[in-house]
Amino acid sequence: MDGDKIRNMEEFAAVAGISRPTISKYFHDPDSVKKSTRARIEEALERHDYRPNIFAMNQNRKLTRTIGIVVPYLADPVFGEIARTIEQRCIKAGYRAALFSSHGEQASEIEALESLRSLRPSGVLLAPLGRFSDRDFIAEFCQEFPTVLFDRDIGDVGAAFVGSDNMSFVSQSVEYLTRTGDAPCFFEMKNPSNPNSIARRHGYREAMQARGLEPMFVQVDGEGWEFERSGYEGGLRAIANRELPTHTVLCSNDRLAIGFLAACYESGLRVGRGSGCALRVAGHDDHPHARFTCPSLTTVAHEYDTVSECGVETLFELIEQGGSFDTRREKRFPARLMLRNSA
Amino acid sequence: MDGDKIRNMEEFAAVAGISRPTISKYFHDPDSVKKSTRARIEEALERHDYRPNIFAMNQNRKLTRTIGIVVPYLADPVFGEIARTIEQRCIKAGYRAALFSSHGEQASEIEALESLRSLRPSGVLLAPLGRFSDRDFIAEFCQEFPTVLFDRDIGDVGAAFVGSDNMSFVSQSVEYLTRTGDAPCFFEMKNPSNPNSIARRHGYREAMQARGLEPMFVQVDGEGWEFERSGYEGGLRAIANRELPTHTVLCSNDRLAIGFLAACYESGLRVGRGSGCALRVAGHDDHPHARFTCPSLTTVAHEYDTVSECGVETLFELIEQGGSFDTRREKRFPARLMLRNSA
DNA sequence: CAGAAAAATTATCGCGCGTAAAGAAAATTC
DNA sequence: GAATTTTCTTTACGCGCGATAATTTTTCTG
Repeated sequence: MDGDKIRNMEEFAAVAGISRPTISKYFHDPDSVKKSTRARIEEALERHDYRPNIFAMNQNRKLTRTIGIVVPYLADPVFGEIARTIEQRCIKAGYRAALFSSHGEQASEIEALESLRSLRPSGVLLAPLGRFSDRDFIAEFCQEFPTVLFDRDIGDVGAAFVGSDNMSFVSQSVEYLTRTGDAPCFFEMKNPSNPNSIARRHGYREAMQARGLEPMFVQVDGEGWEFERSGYEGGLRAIANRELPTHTVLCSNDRLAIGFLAACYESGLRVGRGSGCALRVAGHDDHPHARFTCPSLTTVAHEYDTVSECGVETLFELIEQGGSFDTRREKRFPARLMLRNSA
Repeated sequence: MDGDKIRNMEEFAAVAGISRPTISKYFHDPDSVKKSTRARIEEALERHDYRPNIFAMNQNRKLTRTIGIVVPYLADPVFGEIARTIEQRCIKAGYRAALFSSHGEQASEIEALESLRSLRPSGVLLAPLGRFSDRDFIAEFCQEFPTVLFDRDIGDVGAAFVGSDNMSFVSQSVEYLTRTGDAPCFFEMKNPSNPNSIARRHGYREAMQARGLEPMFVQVDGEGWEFERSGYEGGLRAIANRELPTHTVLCSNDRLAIGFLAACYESGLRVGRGSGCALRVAGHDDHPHARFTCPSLTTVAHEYDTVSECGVETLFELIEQGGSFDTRREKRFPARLMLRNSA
């Protein structure tokens, strides 16, 4: 804790009485220097608390041991949570993480990848925007750095994809709902930008048809990422205009469902599977708030932990393999029905 | 879009037929070179799409034009939203943003600031953890870089603080609730780590005493950042044990309130200000979900936009002033009551 | 204690870029 | 057209560190 600040490794080497390359080796791997020198370095470290400049380090390093994480919208708590768990897994594995959000915009997604390029990351975990992604740009990026896509697939880009099996998602919820009552209609945005939404729409259609049932869609307006608002306003309208074809509503995702539940509450519709209930509502994703809605939301859970763990591990394997797999790996995890009180 | 990749500025200068220092000047400010050379550079840019390495640029630059943003917990949608707006304001002002989350842990907060140090940011907007922050470390950091604290103040650290006036927050909600019905009890965590929570506790006590009323506290267990869970479980228990001293509950923040509302719903307590209602519930913060709870949550709104705008502008002013103000600036914005249906 | 092995040192280059100074070329002025 | 100003090029160095090779020093082995 000396007053005189150490400006760089050279100065620190001087006060430690050890040559700079040895200091460099120490920070690369403390065990690579002799025990006595390590002690001397660590003693000096306590007196002067110096830390090497991470970006200067990475500039000329073979392996930066930095993992880039890009999510489409960080203000969405689902992605906030995913990013957090991934980041911690990386740190636990001895990597550092650099987090970027695409803010739902193509330009930001490109900007994030350009920034990452400057970091020369050892690997990248990318949840692309989807329909709004610049597919060619991303493909080129994936050529340059070991990249694993997750959450949303944009088809044949990157060395691997890890996510949820939307078919499994929807078939589980449709199976449960049809088994225990009315067949569900599907409540969704008219023009989703998200590949998962589209996959779920297909999944719903197929699951219904497989049971000899006619698919029913309730499509609401709304742009961008204000899903709750879309669900709420679209829900109010659908209820007022009696546009709901059944008493069971399956929402494309939980954020829509949260808005829809608010619309039901406000419209005086009691939601649940009890006898006094007018409507059953279910969602997909197991949003962090899903257990705190009124009533708590029956939904289908991502295996967050599993997906993020598999994503990280796939990436590490990819890095070890030198950046490419023989064939693109695709792993989709089945979902788990979370039975709560709304359906 | 030539096949041969440009690896650095030197190579790009070669293919553009212009010297590297001039290219460097161009990227620093396109208007600083003659129109004809700018045209030549931009033409080459289209053929080869090159972008300078941002971290190498910053390494030896006087002004990096990078703003560091550190929030205590990014998976919290409130901070996600704040971070997003701040980031966009920085970009609009011609700065780039580097975002970090402290994940609710001191070690991560320090790690974030260390990473920022390597970036040599032009300025930093820091929302500290609060009680868990390493105050000395942060103070030292603030000496080194122009730093504006926001959201939470940790007393006399940094050149400025911008946030909400917790007194105004609580006095508004207490005023409204006492005027329109029962005096509220205060629902909060037993050991909040957050300075705002502590300030609100004091604010509540004073607001009640100013009206000649006895403050009433309902304190629930719970650690970390799972506020909804704490509110839910604590709420269930308080309701079951009839520990609520009044029919009006003022929650320290909206996330607690969201959990508490779920507990009310599950306990069969109707919340709202109508005649058939057993309980009134209000919160603080105007969480993004507050308008979609059942019933919609009466709360007190941050002026998100105002706070983030003021924070960013204060920081820019600080940067222009050379990194320090004569006296520490403190700006606390009053809050706005958001009247909804829960109280 | 000598000899071999291990570790640290010196020296020098590289990463991708910023920056400053001096001179050459081009554009502007009168 | 010459004199001036602006702009560009050249050259050289710096940022903070990684990496390598050639030496020197230290440590280990017997």
